[in-house]
Amino acid sequence: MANNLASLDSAFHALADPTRRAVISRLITGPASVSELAQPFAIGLPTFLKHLKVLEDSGLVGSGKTGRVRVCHLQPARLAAAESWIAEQRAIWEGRADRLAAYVENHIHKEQGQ
Amino acid sequence: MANNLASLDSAFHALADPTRRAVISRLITGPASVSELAQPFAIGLPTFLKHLKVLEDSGLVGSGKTGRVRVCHLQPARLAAAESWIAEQRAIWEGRADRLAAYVENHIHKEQGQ
DNA sequence: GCAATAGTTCGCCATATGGCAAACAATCTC
DNA sequence: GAGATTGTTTGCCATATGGCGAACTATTGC
Repeated sequence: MANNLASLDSAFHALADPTRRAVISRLITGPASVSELAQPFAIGLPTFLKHLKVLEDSGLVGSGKTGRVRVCHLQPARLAAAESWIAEQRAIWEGRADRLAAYVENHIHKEQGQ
Repeated sequence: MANNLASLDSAFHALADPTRRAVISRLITGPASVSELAQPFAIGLPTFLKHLKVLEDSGLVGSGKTGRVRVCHLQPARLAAAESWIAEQRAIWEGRADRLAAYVENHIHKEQGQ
């Protein structure tokens, strides 16, 4: 579940950049306009808009325009999907690690009486 | 915590590719050699090695060579770091959403008696 | 030692990415 | 409606990415 390959690609790709992660962190505190979002960064607006496009294409961020100002907001579902993929992997890993640990412990008890 | 910017960059970048995610999924079941890992994919070995290099550079995967065979294994710490970043964001988001929900509910109770 | 096996390195290519400046809308505000 | 504000589009550039084939370097096994 939540393994839409293409969307995982674009979600992780969107997260693989500090500027874009910072935008997400900012949007978590609430919606914001483009220039408001761009303000902390030392890059030009056109460049920043590319980052924003990556975020929107990934579905992590949505936006709507009212008048001349575009307001962006977080779309946490995709964030959850990305987290879920990792969580699933880790769950399998930990299941395996637990079984391994249980086996080793059992082994030690039986063979070494420790 | 776990916000080493550069390593998050490379970890998410490594995850932003279906081949590399598949390698991780495979390695969760246990270590494997390079050709074993490459076998399911319809790409050449040199290309596959580039993916492997991305995974190793990100710290998600480690490897060691014995004889002529390189054995790769998962390094779950970095996977956990990536997951943590998202989890932290979501925690903040949910905290905010909870407060918002509480506020709205309170508001409705007080103003509309519903 | 010769041949097969397992990886690695080297060029080469097309496309994507992330940056810029400059020009171009569109919409407020006075 | 003139001017400021807010985004957007358009070229341009350097570098990174993901793919290939070909050549090369170990090892292993007979």
